[in-house]
Amino acid sequence: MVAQNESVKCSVDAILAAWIHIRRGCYHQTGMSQQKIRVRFAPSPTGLLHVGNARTALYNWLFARRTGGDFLLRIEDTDVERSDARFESQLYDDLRWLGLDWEEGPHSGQPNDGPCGPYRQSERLEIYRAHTEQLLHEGKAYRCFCTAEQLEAERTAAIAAQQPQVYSGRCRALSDAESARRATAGESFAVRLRIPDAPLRFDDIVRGPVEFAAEAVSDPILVRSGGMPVYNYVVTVDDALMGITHVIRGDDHLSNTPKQVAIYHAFGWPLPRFAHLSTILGPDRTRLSKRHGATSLASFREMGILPEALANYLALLGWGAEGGTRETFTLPELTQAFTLERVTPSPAVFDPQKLHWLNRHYIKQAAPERIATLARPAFVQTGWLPAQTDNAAIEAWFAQVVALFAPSVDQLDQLPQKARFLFALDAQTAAAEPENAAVLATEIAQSVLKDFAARIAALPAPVTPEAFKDVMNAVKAATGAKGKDLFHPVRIALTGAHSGPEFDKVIPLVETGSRLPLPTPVASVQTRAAQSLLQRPSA
RNA sequence: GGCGCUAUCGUCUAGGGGUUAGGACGUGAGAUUCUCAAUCUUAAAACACGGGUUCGAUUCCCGUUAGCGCUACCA
Repeated sequence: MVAQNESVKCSVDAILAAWIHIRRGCYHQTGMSQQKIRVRFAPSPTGLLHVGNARTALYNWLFARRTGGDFLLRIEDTDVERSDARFESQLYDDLRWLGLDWEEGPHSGQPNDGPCGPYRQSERLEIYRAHTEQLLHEGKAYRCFCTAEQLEAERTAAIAAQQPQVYSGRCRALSDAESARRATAGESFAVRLRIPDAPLRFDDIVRGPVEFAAEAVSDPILVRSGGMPVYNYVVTVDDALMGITHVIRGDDHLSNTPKQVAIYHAFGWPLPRFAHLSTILGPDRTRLSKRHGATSLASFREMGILPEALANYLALLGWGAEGGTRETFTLPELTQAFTLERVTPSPAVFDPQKLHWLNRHYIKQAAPERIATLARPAFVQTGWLPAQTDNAAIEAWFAQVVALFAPSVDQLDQLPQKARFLFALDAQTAAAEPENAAVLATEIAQSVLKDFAARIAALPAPVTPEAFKDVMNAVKAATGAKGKDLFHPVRIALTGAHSGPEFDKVIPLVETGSRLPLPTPVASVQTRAAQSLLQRPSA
């Protein structure tokens, strides 16, 4: 209220001063001659970055990189209640993790974070106020003294009459003198934009020409009676002042766009190009949300989804490469292939299975040491690996463990479960498992195990794959067992399951692991074989 | 209710006035393996519906239906 009254008394000088401030900071962008493409990602720090917004950020970034333009970050924190600095810094981490960087914005590394700063809306309030003064001064906007009750009544009447909800325009007709008198008298007011009676049009890059009737927009509120500017207003002012040439955002903003177009018109600013991206849906075809499970970048990272897999998947979700037969793209490849014209307008269902397929693809492509580093913390947490990484032998061994299991995993967080038998094989529990029990109950299985254990025990300490193979052949000859009858009991004895990776790979890992100073000792092949004899179902 | 957006296999998509409507994920079958995974081969699987325009429409236009969004002094 107080601030508002002060601003009303604000002189033209003050407006000019604000303009000079703005122009000094951003002259080269607001000039008409500039050609350089500038896009922005403008999230609210009210929660974790989710895949929908991440895709929007990615498409903006891709477009900027493809065209040699600038990618800017702007924090929309005018909702003080819901905004949290914690989410803001998390946001930077998430974007960097995905592989995105930005020329301007908080933490851009530039002095002042860039020439068009500040990049937090909460720090730009003075700029908005100067622009509101200009609009009021030029008669492009007017004070609205209507109360919430009056507006509510109009709205319910409109709904009852099955008419569009439009503002009656009561305060539109107020004379300047009357308006000024009531404002000076201390009556509270909002500021509304005066919309000309003409259709509002724009050409959307993904949807084509779009037109809204002026009455559908009504005279939108620019500034609340508390003096706080509304979202559609500040977004437009910021986009214009920051020289944004292409507004790429979610299509939930499509219906907001005519309001913003009207604001551009009021200021006489050139319209940017708009590109409205389709919604990402859950399997039930409703907007993807927490209800559908993990949707934040942070959760995907924790699950062990590789950033390049997520970026690739998100790129494919709502965009089709020319030709339509290629599925895997690295970020650099995407910046070559991406065009806004090929963005699809229809909503897309998020498919975790395809994400997993891409993740497996990139896990196999990745350097084994990188995967080991990513997977390591989970193994420390289970107590299977030491927290320190100073033992080179352990690290080399662990890299082999990861290399063996990683190709068969959708997400890296499934690795500990896959490798569990190395560290924690409980012979009793394994034998009790129904499928295993059925195998072990047979006579042939018992004789195989008995013979196997005896032969393994007689071997010199580190059992080599070759020695193991010899033992298996000997057991085969002695017991007459072959194929599954031979391998399944042995596999259960050694790994606790009748399926798993090849013995050639498992044996060396077990033997090497058993000689390493690990927090949880790895049982050797011989120990495992000996224990298997204790599993006999009926003694 | 009003306004707007959208509509090709289950899913993501390519295509486009005349095509055997292509690819990928997933699914089924086979090969391989002691087994699982991986891999390879292979199969099934789509133009929402109704009207136009046209020699011809899945493609262009209109409508219907369905889904979604906006309809706030939220962002």
